[in-house]
Amino acid sequence: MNGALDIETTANILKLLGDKTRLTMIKIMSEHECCVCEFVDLFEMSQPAISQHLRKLKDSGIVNEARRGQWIFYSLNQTSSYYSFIQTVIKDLPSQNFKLEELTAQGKRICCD
Amino acid sequence: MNGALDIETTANILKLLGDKTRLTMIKIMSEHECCVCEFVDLFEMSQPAISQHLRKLKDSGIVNEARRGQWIFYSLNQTSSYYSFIQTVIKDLPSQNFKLEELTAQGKRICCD
DNA sequence: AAATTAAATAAGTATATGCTTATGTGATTA
DNA sequence: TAATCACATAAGCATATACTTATTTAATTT
Repeated sequence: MNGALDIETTANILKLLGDKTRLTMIKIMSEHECCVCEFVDLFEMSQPAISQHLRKLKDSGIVNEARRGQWIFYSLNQTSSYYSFIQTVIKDLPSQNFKLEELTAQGKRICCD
Repeated sequence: MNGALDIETTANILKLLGDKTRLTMIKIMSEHECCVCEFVDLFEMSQPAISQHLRKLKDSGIVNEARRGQWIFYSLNQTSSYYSFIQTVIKDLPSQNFKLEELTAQGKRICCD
């Protein structure tokens, strides 16, 4: 699944990645799945703003959503035809694990165990 | 010079690449330098529109300009700290050499020899 | 069943973006 | 030195983008 993407498709993906909030979300999701309220806590931004970013990513097929209980978890869609390209783009970005660790420290991490 | 870029810087670069015209220009420049009037012939777009795209790329340091005679040639700036990242992003894009070959066939290619 | 929590959607708004046309600037040629 | 060619810049405009607040939907808890 390493088929080269055409220029227009690639430009559209890059436009989606070319936003600080979405790019950070994608890096986070490449490390852990995450639910909406966690993103709301991580970014100083309203819940609808977060939802709208996630919707763009979902509409493009970049991310998956999965409801678990009252939460909806988002994760990178590893079966997307863009997945390997996205991995290439984000692989050297600084890990965002520290953000989730901060959430855990504040007792704001959501777990469905 | 393979230093990882931070998220904000990367998002800004990706935003620049996330436009079909600029992404195509960058792929072309990764293969050949090119002057403004060639881009104008290649894209069905006004000369100021082309100039404005090139200015954004130049302001970010992604491309170099070099005047030769009455023409100004643009090329990928290989000394930019973003160069290797950009190469990574564009390396699998389809070659745009055919576009310059079409220009050559039409006698519209600029050469300073 | 009512209240609560999580998330999506709708509608409005300010700013950013990408183009256009008109004009200015610098090098070349007649 | 006047005209021309290549390109940049300025100004204006339509659309896109990223947010906001208000409301709706869906699941959970009491």
